[in-house]
Amino acid sequence: MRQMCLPASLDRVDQHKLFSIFSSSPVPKDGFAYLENAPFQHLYLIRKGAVKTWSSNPNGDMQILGFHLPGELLGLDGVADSRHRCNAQALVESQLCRIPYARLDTLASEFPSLRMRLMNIIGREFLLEQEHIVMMSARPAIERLALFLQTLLRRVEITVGPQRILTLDMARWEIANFLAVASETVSRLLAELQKTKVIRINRRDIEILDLARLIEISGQDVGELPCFKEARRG
Amino acid sequence: MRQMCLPASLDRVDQHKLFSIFSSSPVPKDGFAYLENAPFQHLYLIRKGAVKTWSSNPNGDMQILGFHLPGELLGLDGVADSRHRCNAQALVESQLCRIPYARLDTLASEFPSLRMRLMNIIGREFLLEQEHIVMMSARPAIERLALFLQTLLRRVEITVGPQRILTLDMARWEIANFLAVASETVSRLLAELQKTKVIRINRRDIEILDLARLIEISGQDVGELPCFKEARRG
DNA sequence: CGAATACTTGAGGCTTTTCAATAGGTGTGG
DNA sequence: CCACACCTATTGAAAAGCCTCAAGTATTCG
Repeated sequence: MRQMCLPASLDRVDQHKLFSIFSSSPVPKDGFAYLENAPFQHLYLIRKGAVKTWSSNPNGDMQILGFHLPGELLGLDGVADSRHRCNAQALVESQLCRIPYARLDTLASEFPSLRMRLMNIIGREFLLEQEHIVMMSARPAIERLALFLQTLLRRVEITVGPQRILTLDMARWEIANFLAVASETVSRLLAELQKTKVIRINRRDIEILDLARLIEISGQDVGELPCFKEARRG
Repeated sequence: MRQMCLPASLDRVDQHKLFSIFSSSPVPKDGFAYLENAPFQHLYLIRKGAVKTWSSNPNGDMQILGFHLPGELLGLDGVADSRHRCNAQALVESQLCRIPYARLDTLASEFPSLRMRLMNIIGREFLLEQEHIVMMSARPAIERLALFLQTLLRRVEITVGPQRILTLDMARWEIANFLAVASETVSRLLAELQKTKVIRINRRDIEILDLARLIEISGQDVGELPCFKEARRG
């Protein structure tokens, strides 16, 4: 399984040690993996489902910082000062794998290959943040949306292989918030992409009819980015 | 010195080991610390000056991903797959401290306190990325700009203590690019902030006349964020 | 001192937002 | 299984904010 990228760096016996610190953590739709300001104790590997991370400012408005898919790591926001800086909430019923950070750290000090692997994963999460920034800086909103769809498709493909249909586990307003546009804009632009035969919309299922055109609209092929290539290899 | 936050976690003798792997790296204005796609070998601690990191897409347009100040760490974009994913270019003549990553990793495996400190610093860089996202999501451009000025002020204050005057080492167009607005918009909004007596502009020196109002416009007080509080303590 | 560069300011146009109304889906209880 | 209510998504029209283009001013550097 792809989400086993952490254990993959160890041999059989040592893998056992790693597995022994994991614990399973089922989260219902809209349930929280952790809350803002909660003490940071665990990292979470997503096994199944989808999770959004968000923070809110004093005015109370939410900013969605990321959507997290199976095989991806959750909780790094807590590493800096041992408190979580955002909320992690399940978009759909999800299965997480809870990893006590202190014990992972101990194991990491023991096994250089695990340490290296962990750093790679952290580095990848760092690159995903940068991708989000690049996406938000794409000025015409249609470009942002195209980048969003393309990126999500690539990430799904890492774990389940090539796909024609992309299931959006998040609501329109959540996509809009993530991209910093109005939800009506997302609706309108999705409709436009459908009218121009780039995608076909069926509720939250998006069929990619013309990937080449989607890439063209995006302004770049994110499949070429190392953070996706690397993940496919590793 | 503040930028010594890495050594601070070690005792005298062990600090010596750490210092021995550092090497000084002066970079002239507009010079590069590293280039996109270059092999990742070092992290850089900024001692003096200011550095911007940027990436470009196939269309050739640049996206500035961050401005980096003394005491901050540079180069984490390379951790994921051992290639740098962006360019690091000095805004002014700068002094960097070059740290061979492989050797730092070895030392980190030896000293838990160093490992922990390193992870804290990495976690903080991660939070700074998230701050950038929050900033870009602030919809009225004036809010983005206010957040930008406030954040920069807080970061400068971490190393040199409370300041009334903020020196912008970057050009207007670089601020604009970073915030994903037009450079004319930055000019206009800075002028507006001056007219309303929030700041006073003297070329690239910005005197903060009314911090409370600046925070109000921003919609949040970033000085309250743990990633700044923590840094002040640590 | 002059040329080149960076910044500011103005006017018009276009994208996106906002507000409002409608359509479509989901879920519950009869 | 259907009817009704509620919620989400879509669509339209008007307005606002920001960008583009263009000209003018200031600043830097040789």
